[in-house]
Amino acid sequence: MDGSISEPVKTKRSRPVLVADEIKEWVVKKDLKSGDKLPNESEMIDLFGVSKGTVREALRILEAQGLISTKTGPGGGSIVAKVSVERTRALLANYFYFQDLSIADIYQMRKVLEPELAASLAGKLSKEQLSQLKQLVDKYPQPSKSAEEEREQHIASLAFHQKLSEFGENKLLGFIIGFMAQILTDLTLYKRLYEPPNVKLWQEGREHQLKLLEVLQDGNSEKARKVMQSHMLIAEALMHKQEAEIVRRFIAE
Amino acid sequence: MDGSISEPVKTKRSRPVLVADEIKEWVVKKDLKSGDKLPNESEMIDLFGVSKGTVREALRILEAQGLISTKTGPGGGSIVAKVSVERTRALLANYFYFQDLSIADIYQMRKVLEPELAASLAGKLSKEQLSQLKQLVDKYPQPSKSAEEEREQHIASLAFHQKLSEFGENKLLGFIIGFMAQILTDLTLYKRLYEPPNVKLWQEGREHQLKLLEVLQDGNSEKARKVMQSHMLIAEALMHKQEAEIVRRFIAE
DNA sequence: TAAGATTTGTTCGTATGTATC
DNA sequence: GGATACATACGAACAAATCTT
Repeated sequence: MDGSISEPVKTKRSRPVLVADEIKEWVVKKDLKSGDKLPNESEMIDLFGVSKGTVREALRILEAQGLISTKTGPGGGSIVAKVSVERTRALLANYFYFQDLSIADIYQMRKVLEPELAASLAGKLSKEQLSQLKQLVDKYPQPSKSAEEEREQHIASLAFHQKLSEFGENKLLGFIIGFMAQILTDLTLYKRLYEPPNVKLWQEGREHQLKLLEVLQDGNSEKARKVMQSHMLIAEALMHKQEAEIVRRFIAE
Repeated sequence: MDGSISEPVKTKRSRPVLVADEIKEWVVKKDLKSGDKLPNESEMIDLFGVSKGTVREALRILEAQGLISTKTGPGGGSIVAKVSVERTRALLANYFYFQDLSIADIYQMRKVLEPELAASLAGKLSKEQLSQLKQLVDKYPQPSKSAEEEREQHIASLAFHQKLSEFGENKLLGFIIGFMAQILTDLTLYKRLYEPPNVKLWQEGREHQLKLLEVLQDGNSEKARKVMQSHMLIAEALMHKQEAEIVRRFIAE
């Protein structure tokens, strides 16, 4: 398991890191797939000629990166794991803990990516998928009365985009859009509420989502793009009210 | 160090993972910045009431995520580290090891993101930055004679985009573009060469980059967007010749 | 339910390596 | 070079989880 993305050569890699690399190589060489078993601890001790502690540190490294998971007991041991989207998001968010990311930055991307996703999904969604989206829109059919209620509606709206991002064929596009929706959701969860609900903006947002579902079903790709573009402008306006600090929290593994 | 991105609650987190979480919390609570020292091993043993082995596994977890780095010797120990862009790319690439990513997927994104970046950079680049870019364009002023030479030119061209992505204000946009450039570079490095150089496409590509530098300097934002759009179409055509398998390698830590 | 087997989880003592003064 | 302060690594023992019978 190494190669593709070239990392700068480390001069003095510690033994656990080296063992972790060996395990990755071993997995790639044997072409193990998600779910396949790795040798157990004592076998690795023999295999790599290191102590138990070193093997365990190597396994923790791989686990932290989401590449393996480990179970105790008979039939236990470590298996190759698919890196989960949740962990990947967390890892990526850790990077941005040290960068300055603003709401404006996120919306600069959303404004081009979300319409692209919408366009590529037009006419491609199943009945089941469309109804899942409809449910999210219908969760809060009435304008919110309180700031607290508006928060919940905003989160539901982001869940709509999150869901949409899962339906596309392009996994990279889906991941990035989902990542941004996650950041905005967490931001909304923690934000202080001081603004009164903006009924007009909300109304427009909801109408956009309904309209979007319609054109997605019709299969009108360019219309879908347009509707999503307008929708993003509304969403940006709603979000900019809270020119909050962003991603200034550290992330769990 | 936890919070923002909400991960599903794990039922049975092992002690090293718990200790890693505690260390992260400790860092956030004390508001430690990149470079600040963490307690040393024996202090952590007292602090968290666990053994040396457990502390070490916890440290390897944090190290694997790029959050700390460790040095031996007097004055050594662990310090908070800025998560590097290289490691973050590698971590993200690990996720896509298990997904299917095609050249088409990457270009669907490049076609909207690269023009956006170009537009936002128009008129914002320093003389020094422009000359750095110019150097990369000038690296191979002549059409390539061999497939091998074309490979090198292609990589230089990707380095141009990589460099450009570092100059923007939007760190998320920059990261994603840099990530894609990295994938394409690695792909190009490993690709088998069977096509003869396409002089015409190359010529057009180079002219686009020169034109782009020009309009970036002039500060013509919309022109920059347009030029980059055309350039992406060329790049896509060059790349599609090699409908290669992509990101099918595992990544080092 | 209970016992036993299997595999990881955790601790401790000790020794070695490494960088600084 | 020697002393010091720190991480690195090993090995043996025991604890805990989980599966099987």
